[in-house]
Amino acid sequence: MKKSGKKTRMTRQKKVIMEEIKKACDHPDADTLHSRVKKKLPRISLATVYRNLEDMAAQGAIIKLSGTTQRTRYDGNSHPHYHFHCLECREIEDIPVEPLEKLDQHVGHSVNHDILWHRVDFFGICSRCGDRTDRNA
Amino acid sequence: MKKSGKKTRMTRQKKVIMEEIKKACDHPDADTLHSRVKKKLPRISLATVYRNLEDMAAQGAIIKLSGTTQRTRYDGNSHPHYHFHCLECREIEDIPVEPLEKLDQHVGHSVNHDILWHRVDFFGICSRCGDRTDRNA
DNA sequence: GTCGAATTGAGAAAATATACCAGTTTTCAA
DNA sequence: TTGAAAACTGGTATATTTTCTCAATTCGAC
Repeated sequence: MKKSGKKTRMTRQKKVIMEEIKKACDHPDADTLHSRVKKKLPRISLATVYRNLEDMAAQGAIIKLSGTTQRTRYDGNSHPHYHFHCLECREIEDIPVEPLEKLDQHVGHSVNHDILWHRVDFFGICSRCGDRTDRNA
Repeated sequence: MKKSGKKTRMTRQKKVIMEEIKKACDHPDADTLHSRVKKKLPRISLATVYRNLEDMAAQGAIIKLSGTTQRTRYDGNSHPHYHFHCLECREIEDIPVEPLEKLDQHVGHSVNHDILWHRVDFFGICSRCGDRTDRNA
């Protein structure tokens, strides 16, 4: 939140973490990402992954998602978009729907609060899990 | 999720927890609710509060909210509605906006998943915190 | 009232995230 | 380049939140 003029440095760790989260399509949690990053930097610690994800999220470079589990997950795509959460397999998928741009302004006016952004999350059973259940029924 | 024919009982604890969460307007977390319930049942344990909130949420009687903190908060109002989260004071407020009823069906069709519900959350600074910041600026 | 099953209380344990700190790396001015 | 200050890291301890365990209690059908 506070910038405080502190300079930031590009470390090897940060570079790899950024690459991995940006190319990930599955909205991984910190631990999952840690495993992936370790393939390139075997000695990197989980704390470093948490620290850098936190920094990136604060800068708006990535998005923190709170889903159907206790674990925080991260989205390397910082462009506004919505998500679908499968209650069965816990997968999170991007929704190809245009964000409701005007909504913040409209709702902000009606409740008299300064709205900075909004989030829309859909919950249900994805087609893969649905098919699997059908077969077993 | 699974019903399994197990019978449920109405205990004194469950009754008081239901009363408190239903009349709460501030979307309390489990710990806060525990404090309130303890005024009526001083010996009730936090685990019992968690257990019952979890059960109620599974039945759809209340809603679990994941907000701006790590803590899960609960909403006694199970009627579909949206929320505003103040990033400053962490207060959660109901949004008096008609839910987008058709959205689930529309999006579900476009992504080919079975969508059961959706959630919309607005984030920003509430008018109280905004005023306070203005004075200090 | 009696009995079996559901529930509770208390605390241990698990799960997730952050804090701490000594040692390392990055950056930048000289 | 090089040297030094500041930022960052790894490893681990600690904090925080939630779930689990289990003996004891309570509920409710009979």
